[in-house]
Amino acid sequence: MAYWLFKSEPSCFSIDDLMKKKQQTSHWDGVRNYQVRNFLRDKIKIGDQCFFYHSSCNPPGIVGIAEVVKNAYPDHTAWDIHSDHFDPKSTPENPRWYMVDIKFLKKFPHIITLESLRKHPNLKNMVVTKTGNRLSITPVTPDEWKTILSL
DNA sequence: GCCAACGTTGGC
DNA sequence: GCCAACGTTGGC
Repeated sequence: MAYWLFKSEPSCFSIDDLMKKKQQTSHWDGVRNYQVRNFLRDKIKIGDQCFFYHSSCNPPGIVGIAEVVKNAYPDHTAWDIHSDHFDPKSTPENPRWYMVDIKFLKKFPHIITLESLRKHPNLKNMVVTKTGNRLSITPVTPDEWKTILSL
């Protein structure tokens, strides 16, 4: 089992939105970055756990945990001309983008802020704490996972 | 709203 | 295949 961090702007899709979904499960659509697409398609599997991270808000940070409940399948929003994420180069015959389904597991009583992640010596190398990191999904090591749960 | 970082595009 | 221009992300 692997660990991940999933970023979302709460004004767009927050952990509360995930909680309110039917079965507290949602697909994770709209990824249009090849590195993240490869994570989704090749690495992220049923049973993996994910920190749910709120970005572009005040303060940014980790707000809870979700679990992968469905392996990668084509992101159909890419071939929906009305979608914000429409990509004419992706087709049902030859899908370019993928998504997984995640299910809500828990919401933390308090947000674990980006600032507090940066302060912790064990998290110095964590991808999300590095400036300029723009991947919406990043891998989390077991050590980082354990450290963050202890905060 | 600003701007640094960085991915993508396209001309050559 | 290089690289400048451009667009987007995301912290502040």
